[in-house]
Amino acid sequence: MPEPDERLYFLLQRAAHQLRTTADRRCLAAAGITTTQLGALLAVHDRPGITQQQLAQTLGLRESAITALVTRLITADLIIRHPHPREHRAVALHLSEHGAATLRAVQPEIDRFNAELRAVLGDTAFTQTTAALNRLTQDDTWPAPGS
Amino acid sequence: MPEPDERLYFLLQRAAHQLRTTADRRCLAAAGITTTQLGALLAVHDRPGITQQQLAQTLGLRESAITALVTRLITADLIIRHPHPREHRAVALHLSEHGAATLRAVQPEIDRFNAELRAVLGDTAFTQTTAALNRLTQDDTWPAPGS
DNA sequence: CATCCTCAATTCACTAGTGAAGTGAGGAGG
DNA sequence: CCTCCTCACTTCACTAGTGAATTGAGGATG
Repeated sequence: MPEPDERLYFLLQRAAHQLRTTADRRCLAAAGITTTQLGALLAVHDRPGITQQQLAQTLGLRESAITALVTRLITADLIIRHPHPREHRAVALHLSEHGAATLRAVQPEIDRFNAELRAVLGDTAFTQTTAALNRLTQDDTWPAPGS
Repeated sequence: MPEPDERLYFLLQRAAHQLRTTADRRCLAAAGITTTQLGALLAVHDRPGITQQQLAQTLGLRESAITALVTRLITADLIIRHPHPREHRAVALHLSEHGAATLRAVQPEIDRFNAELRAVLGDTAFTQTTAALNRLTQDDTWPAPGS
């Protein structure tokens, strides 16, 4: 039996899952959204008029997942679809007023959560860990989901 | 808008998801199992006769997820249920022969994958990252899912 | 102007997870 | 004995994701 400490792959899954459910309960449940939905709202906020394709790229998901996600966000009146001005097949996504308000309400909670993570790890380990995760995420060794 | 590099929480979700799908495709798909199923097989291998409750604890999941997971594993003839010798309501889980064979076939693939992660990060960063993730996972600050 | 081709988006069947409510056989107390 | 409580396990409605096949309006090509 390999030392649990050595299996970064499993460790990563565990940690991500645990932190996600914790944040969902502690920071997001009150606003009625989830981690994934927050990610989408942030992406749309940063890039108003983004298409579903670009959103899939940004979040690292497949387009079929985006279709379902966007449907839920529209049902909850968090975002709005407009016809895309230049690309006939695409749609342009924008935050609704309710979506923008939700984002404002939730952002400090998430910032606090991240600060808590930093406090637990200490500044040095926090920085090293984010650097390592960025390395893993950006490395081309792992063909992106959309390949 | 915070630097992407700073948001460990989102980074962790991204990295975990990306690595999971990559490993599922590259190491596990051939054997017809998934990361979650591999985790369960490893847990049952390490602790034959484990109950669903203990498995939920080990994997950091809720029992309802275990019920569905175990059902799939039994359907695929990877594990077997026996009545628990001492606890009347519980069931005891064991690997089937096919499950044990699958585990043997897949283990080197996963070990190679982990070694690849280590190579990308370098030994030092790898060790620091596993340590950090262990800290996050074990810290009581985040009430476990089952609380 | 009729036919292809492109490509964002959608649909379908599946695995994976939560949270909350329900089930039911065994043991504890009167 | 009979009633209650305990507690593994199950069920239900939901969000979240894959991978593969399909849709369908516009542009290119003849």
